[in-house]
Order: sequence, then structure tokens, then C-alpha cells
Amino acid sequence: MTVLMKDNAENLAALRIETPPATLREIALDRMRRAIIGGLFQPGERLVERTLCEQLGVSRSVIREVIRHLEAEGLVEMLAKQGPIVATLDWDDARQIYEIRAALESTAVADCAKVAGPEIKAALRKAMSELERTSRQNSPVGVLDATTEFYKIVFEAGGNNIAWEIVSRLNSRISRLRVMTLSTSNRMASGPSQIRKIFTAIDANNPDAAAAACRAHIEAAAEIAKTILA
Amino acid sequence: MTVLMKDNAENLAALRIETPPATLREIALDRMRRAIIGGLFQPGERLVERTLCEQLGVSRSVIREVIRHLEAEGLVEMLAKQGPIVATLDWDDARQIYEIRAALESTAVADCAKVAGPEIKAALRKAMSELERTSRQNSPVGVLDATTEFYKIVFEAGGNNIAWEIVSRLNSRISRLRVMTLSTSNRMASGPSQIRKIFTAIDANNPDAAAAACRAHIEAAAEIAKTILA
DNA sequence: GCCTACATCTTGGTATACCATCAGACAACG
DNA sequence: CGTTGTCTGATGGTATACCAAGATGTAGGC
Repeated sequence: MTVLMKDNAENLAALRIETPPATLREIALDRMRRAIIGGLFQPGERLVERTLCEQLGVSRSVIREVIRHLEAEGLVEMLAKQGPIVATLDWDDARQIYEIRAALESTAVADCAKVAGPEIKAALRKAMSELERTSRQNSPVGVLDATTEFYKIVFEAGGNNIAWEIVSRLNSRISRLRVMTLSTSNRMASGPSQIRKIFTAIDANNPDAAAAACRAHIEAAAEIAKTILA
Repeated sequence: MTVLMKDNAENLAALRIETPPATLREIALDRMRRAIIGGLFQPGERLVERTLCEQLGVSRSVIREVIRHLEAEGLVEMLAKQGPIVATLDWDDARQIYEIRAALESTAVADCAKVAGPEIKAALRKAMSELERTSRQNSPVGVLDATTEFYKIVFEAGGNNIAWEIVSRLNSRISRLRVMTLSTSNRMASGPSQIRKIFTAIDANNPDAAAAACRAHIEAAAEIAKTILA
């Protein structure tokens, strides 16, 4: 392939009209998910369809399909003859989620540490600095987003996109817990330092150290969650 | 509590009208899922809503909500401006799924081996015999169901119901692969023997041996899947 | 013969209205 | 005070209508 042809291909690719992914349903799904994750709806709270229609300004069809999606995600539970409620979470569920996260994330960071090249490390470094910035600003949601971004890079770099799907879904189920653990005073400081350990190990292409740091990080989070839930 | 009272309580419990879990949507969901898993709809095939309405004899609302659910489960993909299609599966996806299964199932069997008491062992033994029976009868779907039952007991005994949810969902995505691997001649014989190894280790309350046997079992399955997909 | 332009069909996306059922609240009644 | 009937609200299920966008087909002009 000549340089000219490559340019041509790039130009053609640039021509493509990026389709607005904005189907009303997807917007509503995103809003609902954020509302639940952000604690706007309390666990166990009933989700009344027609009320949601007014609140989101969409029709019942949309709301119902969104609820089906959230139900499959585990964020919403259906009570027979009573309709949907926000899923509740007890310590036994949370315990399992932390265990699964530990398993999946530790292998993901190890995979990432094996293959990480300069550009991945740069991306991780950027996410790290964002994480530390939001941490200094005492912004729990900012820290959450930055942490998510960090892990997203890790999983994708290691070719673990399916595991990332699973972890994302699990995280949304314990998101309220995560915000609460972040609000724990000493956590706001210790979290970034633990993730920095993971980053350092990846930067040194040391899979074992990365996995160990990851496990330590999650176990610490689980420990705080336990005190909150139990 | 006297014996009489216990009888009374049991009688009252028997009085209860078991609520038909049969909301039309759930039936349709189950049918659709089985149809996809069973290969009635080919991967990549378009799922035309109005056609499905006729085929299932339900309205579009129901069909659409079912599709939302299946979409969240990963069995159906939405193509922008073209509607839903049956999700496709390449080797990279399957590879990851087998890896995650290996991680989750091996810890699950180890957990089960740690705590398994007589009643759990009896249940597993029953599932084992069912598995070997269907295997002798050369019934791939029977083997699949029996294997599922075996693992279900394992996960629940070890208190890993969340992991079971995840594994179930992953399994439905590779179900066609599983049927195909089962159809591989030597697999029909080797599968049960490998699971018997797991059972033996659990029966001996030997977590390490159980985990190792489980990993071997999944790796063998992945190997066959690879030859099919690649 | 080929290309264009228009009409039509199909499909998904959305909104709305209707019905039957059931749960919870509440008032009437003994 | 407890039982009973009623009413309202929420839900599941369904049907229908409208719109927008792609696909298809077809006729007309070059």
C-alpha cells in the first residue's frame, strides 16, 4: 500500500458521518442508570412507570424497555404484581462482588503489565494524574470516574473486554458502596496511593506485583464496605 | 414446636397457590433465549420484530421488551437503523469467556470442596449419574443440562450465587459452541470423566485437586472450541 | 442500455389509549 | 374493634397510529 493510498483511506474514513448514537431509549437508559448509581433513587424504592415518564419526559414504551435492560443488568428487581424496584444489596452480595472483582481485575492488570507499551503507559499515567487531581479536590464522583477510566484502559490493553463488561456491571451494583467508601476520610488518600502502586508495577512490566497490588486495593475497599453494610 | 404444629404448618404451606411465574413476557423471553441458544436463529440473523410477533403470538411491546433483556444479556446486538440481530461470537470473545469461566468455576469448585457435607455430595452424585446416563445416550442437550445442574449445585453450595449468574450468562453466549464441542466424538466420553474427577475431589473435600480438575476440564473445552472457531 | 428520480414497502422508534388484575388505603358497617 | 366493601393507583398486556429512514422497484429521460 502506498502512502497515497493510505491517505486516501484515511480521508474516506473521515468522510463517514458519525451517526448520533442518541436514540431516546439510550439516553433514558443512561439517565436512569446514573440516577440509580448516584443514589437519586434509594435501594428498594419503587420505580413507578408513569411517574418516570413525567420525570424523564418520555413515553411508557421507552421507560418499560429501559427497565427491562436495567433488570437484566441487576440494577432493578421486579416484584411480582408490584412492579420494579431499585435492587437492594446486602453484605453477602457485596462480598461476592468484591471477590469476583479481585479475580478478574488482578488477572487483567497482570495481562496489562505483560503487554503494556509506551502509549498504554502514557494513557495510564494521564488517568493517574486525573485521579490524583480529583482526589486532592475531594471529589468522590471524580475519583470514581478517574478510577473507572484507569481500569478501562487496563482491561482493554490486556484484551479483556468481556471481563471489563462484567466488572462494569458489577461496579454499577456496588457504586453506592464505592461512593460511601470514598467518602471515608482516610480512603480518599489511600485509594490513589494503592492505584499508583498498580500503575508503578505495570510501568515496570511486573505482572505479579501488579496483581498483588490490585488484590490489596480491592481487599481494602471490601473491608471498608463491610463496616458500612454489616 | 409439636409434631402436630409442624404438620399444620406444612399443610398451610401446601395450600398456597403457587403463583404462575408466567407473565407473558417471561415466557416469550424464555422461548426466545432457548431459540437463540438452540441455534434456531443463526448468529447474525436479523430479528424482525413484526415477524417475531406472529411467530410467538404476542404483541410488539412484549417482543421489544424481550429484545431489550436479551440485548443486556449479550445474546442480541442492536444495529443502528437496522434493528436487532443475533449476537455473533468470534474466537477472541470465546477465549475470554473460557478464561473467565476457568477463573470463576475453579474457585467455585474449591469453595464447594471446602464446605461440602453429605447432602451436597448426595446432590452432586445424583447430578453425576444423570450426566453419565445422558452421556451414554449420546444426548448433547441432556449432557448440557446435567452439567449445568452439577455446576449450579456447586456454585450455590459455595455461596457463589453472583458468580453463578455471571457464568450462566456467559454460558448462554457460548452455548452453541458447547453443543458443538459435545458433538465432537471423543468429547462425549471425555467430558463426564473430567467432571467425575471434579466430583471425586469435592467428595474428598480436596479444594486444590477440584480446582485443578476444573481448569483442565475448561481448557479442554476451550481447545475444541478453538478448532471450531478458528 | 444506463442512470436518475420518484413511489412504495418494510422496519424500527415513539406515543397513546384501552382493559383486566391486584395491592393498599380508607371508609362504612356490624 | 374488627370485618367488609369500595376506590384509587400501579402494573402487565395489548393494539394502534404516526414518523423517519433504508431498501426496493419502477418508470422516464439521456
